[in-house]
Amino acid sequence: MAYDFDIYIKQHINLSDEDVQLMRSMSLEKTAHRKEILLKPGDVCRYKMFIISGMVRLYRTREDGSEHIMHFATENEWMTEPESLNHGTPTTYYIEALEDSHLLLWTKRDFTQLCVAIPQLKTYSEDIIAKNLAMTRERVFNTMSATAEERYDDFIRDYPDVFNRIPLHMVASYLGVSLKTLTRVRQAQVKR
Amino acid sequence: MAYDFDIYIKQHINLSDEDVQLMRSMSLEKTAHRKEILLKPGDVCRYKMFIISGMVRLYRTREDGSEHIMHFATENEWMTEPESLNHGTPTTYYIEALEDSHLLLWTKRDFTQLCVAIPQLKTYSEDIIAKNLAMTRERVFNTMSATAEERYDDFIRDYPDVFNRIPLHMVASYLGVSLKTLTRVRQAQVKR
DNA sequence: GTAAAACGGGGACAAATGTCCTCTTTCAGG
DNA sequence: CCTGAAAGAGGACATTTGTCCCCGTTTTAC
Repeated sequence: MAYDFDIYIKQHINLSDEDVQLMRSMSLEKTAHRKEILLKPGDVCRYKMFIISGMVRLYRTREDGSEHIMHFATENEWMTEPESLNHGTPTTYYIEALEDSHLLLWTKRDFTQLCVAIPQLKTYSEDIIAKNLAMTRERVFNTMSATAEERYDDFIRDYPDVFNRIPLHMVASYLGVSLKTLTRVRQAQVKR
Repeated sequence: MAYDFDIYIKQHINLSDEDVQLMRSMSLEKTAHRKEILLKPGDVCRYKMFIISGMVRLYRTREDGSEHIMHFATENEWMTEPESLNHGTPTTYYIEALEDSHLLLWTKRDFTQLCVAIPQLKTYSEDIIAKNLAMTRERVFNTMSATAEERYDDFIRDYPDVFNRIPLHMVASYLGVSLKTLTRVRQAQVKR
């Protein structure tokens, strides 16, 4: 139910019932089925997305068809492709629903308007970007300096819920290793 | 000379002379010598920094002492550690001057004040963060999916000036490969 | 000006990882 | 409920990359 959004948003930024109603009134409600592509290369990303239920992933492919996952988002998390959304330029990313999902969408224009009406929302959304940057820097550091096994353990520690809901080949794709390497890491751990 | 800042900032956000004077009046001017450490793990990052001349790098180390470079900044670029600056928490990064450098510094408080007085500055600084996020995501993708040679070529193409001012072992450290691997890549290219 | 450190190429070898393949098992969708 | 696709383990082998050396040159700092 979309009520979950009301509860979530009130907990995270102190909003009046009227503010929540305002946000809801400008949102688009959407359901996406498992494997539905919500954004693909060449598209312009039009929405900021809040996940009420389900799960989506952000990924890119190389010319050889290999997929590389940048981000997962589950219940009560946000997803967008800011580069394309902000500048109105074609994206290079895919966004795909990994489960049947229930979403709320806002266009850039509506969200900007909301930020004017609700200053806390502006602060909150800036915070999300800054956190994303810190996370992504952390990930660069890990990818460069940690072994496949360390990164695998970190992933399970940091995203246990995601881990339990996705196939292993997507874990591999997120970690930046082949499925083979992941299998080997897991096998080595079983033997201990 | 610090005049460079005036020219730069006027070109990038349309400021009146008074606004520039206001920014300058709240800045701290600092010179740093080559190899000077401006921030180290455990410190709280107090400043946003503009590089008038010289060059700085942002990097982290692992327990084994290995260095991993996250970012370089040269003339007319900004540097800070936003995670620590924003939350007042101890950083895990180093910032080091790679050349004798001439810097302008603003505390978080002063910069926030300036953003209130100069709204364009706020927009500009948000833009810088968003660009940083896009860049860092790009880098995750490259680190995961491109070969050492591709990343090396990309680095030279994207940062030719930086490339010409740093030793090769720092290029390796930025690319996330050993100096040996970099040497091999370069050797292979000579032979073609 | 000089001693020490930094730089960076190269050999030998080991470890990590990828590719290609096969073979079960599980699961999704009509 | 049935069927084809997806998932994932594992073997064989090649490739990439790292580590540990050594060594000659260049640069830095006093």
